[in-house]
Amino acid sequence: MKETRLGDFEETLLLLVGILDMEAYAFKIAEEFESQTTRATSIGAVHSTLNRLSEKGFLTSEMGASTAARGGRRKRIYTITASGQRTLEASRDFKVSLWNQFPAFAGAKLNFNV
Amino acid sequence: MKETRLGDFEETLLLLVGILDMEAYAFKIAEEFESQTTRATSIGAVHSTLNRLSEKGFLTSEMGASTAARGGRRKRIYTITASGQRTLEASRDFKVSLWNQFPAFAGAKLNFNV
DNA sequence: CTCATTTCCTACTAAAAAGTAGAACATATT
DNA sequence: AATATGTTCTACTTTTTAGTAGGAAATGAG
Repeated sequence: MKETRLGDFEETLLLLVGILDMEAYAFKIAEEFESQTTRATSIGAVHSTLNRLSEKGFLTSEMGASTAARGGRRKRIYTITASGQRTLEASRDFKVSLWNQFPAFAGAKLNFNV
Repeated sequence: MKETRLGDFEETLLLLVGILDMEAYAFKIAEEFESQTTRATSIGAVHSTLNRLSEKGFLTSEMGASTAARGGRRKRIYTITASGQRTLEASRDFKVSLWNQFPAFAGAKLNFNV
C-alpha cells in the first residue's frame, strides 16, 4: 500500500470537486478556483491535475449529457471516490490535531464530531 | 511580492516548530514528526526542509546554549517568523473555508474566533 | 586520550507537483 | 458556410519539494 500524498493544488481541486458536486467539470473548477483564491490558474493545469488525481484513485469521472446551451462540447463530470474522501478526512484530522497543539492557534475552537 | 507556497512536509514541520517552541531543534522535530505520523523521516530531510523554510522567511533560528548533558553539539533552535505565522493562518483559514462548503464535511463544527 | 553520543550541515539526486502550448470538438448564431 | 463560444485533452517542460549520503563538531565517560 503505497503512501500517496496530495499537493497543495491537488487538495484544493479535490475539495472543489466535492463542493461543486454535479457541476464539477474542469472549466467550472478552474473558475471556482480563481474565485475562491487570489491565484490564477490555467485550464491546462487544472486538467493535468485532475488527471493526476484520477490516476491516484481519488477521482472518477464520466461524460455528462450534452446541454442545449450555446457552445457545446460535453462536460466531463468528476466525482470524489471513497479513497479520495478518506484521504481528505485524514488530512483534515491531522491538520486539526496539529493546530490544536499550537498555542498561537489556541484561541480557535475546533470541534469535530468524528 | 512572490507567492511563496508550502509543501505538505514543510507545513507540518513549520507547525511542529510552533508546537515544540523552545524545544524546536532538528533532531527533536524529526522525532516528533515520527511520533505524530506513521511516516518515517530522516534527519537530513528535516534539515534541508528547515533550511528551505528559513530561506522562504518562515523560520529563524539561533544556536542554543550548550547543555550539561552527555553528547554535546549545541542545538539550533528554530522559531516561526511573523510571516510564517501569517502563512499558516492563511492556509488554515482557506482550508476551513473549503471544508465548510463541502457537504460531506458538514457535520463538523468549525468555530474560529478570527 | 579515545570512544560513544548527540547533534548539525550541505551538496547532491530523485521524485513529484504544477504549469505550458497547442490541438481539437460540438453546438449556436450570423 | 463561417465564426464565436465553451469545453476537453495530452505530451511535454519547469519548478518545487523531498530525500540521500556522507561528513563533522562538541562534549562526557572510561
